[in-house]
Amino acid sequence: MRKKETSDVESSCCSVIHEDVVAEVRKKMPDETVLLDLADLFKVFGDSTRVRILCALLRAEMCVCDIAALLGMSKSAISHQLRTLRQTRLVKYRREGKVVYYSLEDEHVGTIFDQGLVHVSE
Amino acid sequence: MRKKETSDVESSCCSVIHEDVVAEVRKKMPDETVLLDLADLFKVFGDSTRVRILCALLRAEMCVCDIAALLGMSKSAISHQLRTLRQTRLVKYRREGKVVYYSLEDEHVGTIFDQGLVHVSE
DNA sequence: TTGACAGTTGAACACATGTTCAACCATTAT
DNA sequence: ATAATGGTTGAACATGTGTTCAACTGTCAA
Repeated sequence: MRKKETSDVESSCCSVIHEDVVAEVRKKMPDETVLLDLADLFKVFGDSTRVRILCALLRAEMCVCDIAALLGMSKSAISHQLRTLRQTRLVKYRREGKVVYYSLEDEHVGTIFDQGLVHVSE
Repeated sequence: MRKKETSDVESSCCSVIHEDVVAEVRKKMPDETVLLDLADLFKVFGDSTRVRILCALLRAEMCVCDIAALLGMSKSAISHQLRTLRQTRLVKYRREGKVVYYSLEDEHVGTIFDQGLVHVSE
């Protein structure tokens, strides 16, 4: 008969097998906040709608209406996502009459994009 | 008095202002499946636990126990995330007795990581 | 002033996702 | 065999997140 009361008391920690390795890696780890920012940045890239928007803006400056038509989505949905992209400083915008044009903030987007494509296409 | 019944019929589409731009961009857009894969890849990078794991493995091959201790989390939580990383082919593992050692699958992780850091540090 | 149109926004909803818990498998030592 | 230990897994839970809906702002034209 199997033991039924194993259940680790390991919650939040456990025995360290290689203390030296852990200590060494801990020293080399970037600041906690840097890693959080990094995860937040990639989180923005981690949605297909936002990826498609960025991919489109990589080719041309576009207004909300056009992006919505291109992706077959509502202006509202696009606008919500553009807000996220604005807050992450990935896109910038300019107003011309009633129309708001969006474009990429800098060239980092392209390079990050390309690196991702390299991995995706094995 | 304000109009109350505006409510777009725009659901899923709307008037296109610059047909030529949209058509041009549409031609240049990568395959839908490629963009989905790309988003899925970045989604994996979009969690601080996974980012920290990858960052640790960037420095050394480590077992689940050590990673858990390093990050102050349970083995279960780490194991779940390692599963995700395995499925995305970002990490590989080898068994040595009772211990399972994880390491990075290839060097793409490092380059993608670095590009992200460039943007984060403005 | 009024209406039309581009775009934004907040609340609501449904769905995705990370951690915990408990049980389990795999390997080794007794 | 049995127990101990490293690791995995599925269900449950709480939280986060993308889209919709409806209302709103801003700009322009009549």
